[in-house]
Amino acid sequence: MTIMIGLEAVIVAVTEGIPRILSVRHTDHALSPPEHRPLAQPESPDALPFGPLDPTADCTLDQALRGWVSEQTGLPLGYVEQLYTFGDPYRDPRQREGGPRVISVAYLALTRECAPAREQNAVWRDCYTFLPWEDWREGRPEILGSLIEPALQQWLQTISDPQRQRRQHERVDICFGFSGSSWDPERVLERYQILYEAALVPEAWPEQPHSAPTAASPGRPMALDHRRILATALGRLRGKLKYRPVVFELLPDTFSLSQLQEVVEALSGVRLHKQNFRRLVEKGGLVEESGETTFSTGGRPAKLFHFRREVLRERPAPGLRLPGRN
Amino acid sequence: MTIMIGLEAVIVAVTEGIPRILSVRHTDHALSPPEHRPLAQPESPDALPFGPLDPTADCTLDQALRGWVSEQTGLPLGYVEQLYTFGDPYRDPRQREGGPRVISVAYLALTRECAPAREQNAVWRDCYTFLPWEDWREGRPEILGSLIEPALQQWLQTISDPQRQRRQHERVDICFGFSGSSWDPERVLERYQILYEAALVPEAWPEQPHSAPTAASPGRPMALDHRRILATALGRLRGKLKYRPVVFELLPDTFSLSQLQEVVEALSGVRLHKQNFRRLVEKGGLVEESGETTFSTGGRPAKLFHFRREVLRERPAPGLRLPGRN
DNA sequence: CAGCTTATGCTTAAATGGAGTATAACTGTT
DNA sequence: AACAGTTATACTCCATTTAAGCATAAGCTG
Repeated sequence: MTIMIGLEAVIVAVTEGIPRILSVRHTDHALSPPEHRPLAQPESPDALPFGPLDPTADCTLDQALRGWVSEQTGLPLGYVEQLYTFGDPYRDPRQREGGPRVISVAYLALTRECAPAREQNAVWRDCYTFLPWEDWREGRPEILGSLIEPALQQWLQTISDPQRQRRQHERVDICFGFSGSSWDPERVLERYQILYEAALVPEAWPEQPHSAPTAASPGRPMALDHRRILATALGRLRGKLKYRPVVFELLPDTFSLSQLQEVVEALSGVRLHKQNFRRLVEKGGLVEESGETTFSTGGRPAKLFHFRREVLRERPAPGLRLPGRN
Repeated sequence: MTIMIGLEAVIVAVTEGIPRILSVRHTDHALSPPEHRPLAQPESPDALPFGPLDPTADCTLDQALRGWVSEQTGLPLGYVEQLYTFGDPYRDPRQREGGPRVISVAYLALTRECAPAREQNAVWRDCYTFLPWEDWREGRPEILGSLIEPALQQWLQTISDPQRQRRQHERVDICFGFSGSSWDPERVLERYQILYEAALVPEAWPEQPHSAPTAASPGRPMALDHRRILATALGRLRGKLKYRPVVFELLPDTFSLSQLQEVVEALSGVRLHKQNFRRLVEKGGLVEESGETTFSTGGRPAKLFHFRREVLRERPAPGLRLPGRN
């Protein structure tokens, strides 16, 4: 059996307070074998941009990724980070039919621009379309109480081994913040994994993996295991915010503190105390005033800032130290 | 060109205050092409245990890894985590000669036991044999001042572009804690990467990559890019200590707080304030008394503790919150 | 101008973190 | 048995940080 290496990218940009990822729709259903093509649904599922590794030509994985991304989308990628390598053969139905074994190396990439991608089928989509339970900016997402919690409770009831049931119950509580547990924004992947195991997401249904989101399925599905990759990316990014100045890769060179806060809130999915956020960022030496001000905010004009590179030298882990940890 | 997937494991155990990894020596020089076999040196280099992925039989990457590790070593792996996927074709000299392209998926695995590995060529080795500059438990490692700092200064002088030189100088200072920068135990990989770029490690010398450590080369080299993988593993593990209770995977079920501290110090490479460490661990709810005491410590008998699983539910990031951050 | 919005500065109480002192309980020595 | 040496454990102190809120500044609209 031959092996193929695929490179998949979660390309993130934040505009208008919405964290967006680049999604491609394959109109020819290239990714789905015939029997999996939805009948009643003309649209193919959202998928992450994908490029194969050419083992002869491509020098390093990172270079290969940057290569085809810039070729296909023309986007200027700033920060690029390898996320995870997925090797489960069942992630792609084609492999059951004697196709090559596809190993996917997933990447997280940040970009400032939100320019329309060069490839016609690419669109920017709100992350939280796919993971609506992750957005707590307007309070606890409604879908958690209305759909996810009861469905998971029901799933837990189906576990016969009491020992195992107790364990899983605890795990669900911890990850989703049920029964008094606190919400940890970073556990994105663990939460998706639970929904997958409980078969609450269509990706876990082998028959019709790409049906439209129904009342019984939280969030819009994606092709193959792409929603899992997205969850990995969001979790990683949320964690990284705290100890590396990656937000600035998503902002213009000069920005107001409110803009900065808006982006952080968009990614972390929680609201932050404005005054403390200011103090944190300013006293932490992460930014310095550019001297200009902007009047585009509606109220009092805001000072503009830019990222202070020197902080990298001064502090071992220059990040945003969001509240709520421990 | 065909592709091969290799799985490499950094298997870590801590005994007698020494963080050890499992290393294999290939007596038949299987990993080195003839022209790279050292002439004056009968021993082959240390290498990480390695197993190929069978694309037909192996179901998931994780399972494949656990499979061959337990088969070859009989070690009970506890915590297993995927580290990184390395795809640089130059990492293996054989690839220049038309061999298959090898993509390596590296894993970090923790184990309690330090039993002699089943495979005859496997030995446990002190991590800091390979990365001596990472061990600050007895103060600043001598090798930093005597060898690394001057050699890096010399390397920086060879950079002609002043802009680039300034950047690299800053980077070196930040990573190695020169010029008043603080030492960040987590930047293990970045430090190795600098040594590699500055050609201070034999792995960067294409001619004789496995020569013995000389006065001009800090630390014992490893085969191929294995020292880079080790650096990745150590950095990741040091980071993880802070927000996940992974240390307990390395300890027996019941342990004294001094034992716990010893393991943490061994891995993080720094000494900790004993009383504060106690407070942290106890007040953090990470452990609870088992009721027993041990007399094996020399002085006053120590209470024994065990890991308190409930902490996973109570706190979002139950780790050890080591000092020195920010 | 009033009334709204957003930005920014400042205060306070509680929690945390880093360092030290003191005491307890064992070992082995004289 | 008194002793020093060793390790464990308890408690104190103070500076810093954090979370939360109050207050003021400076634009906009009508």
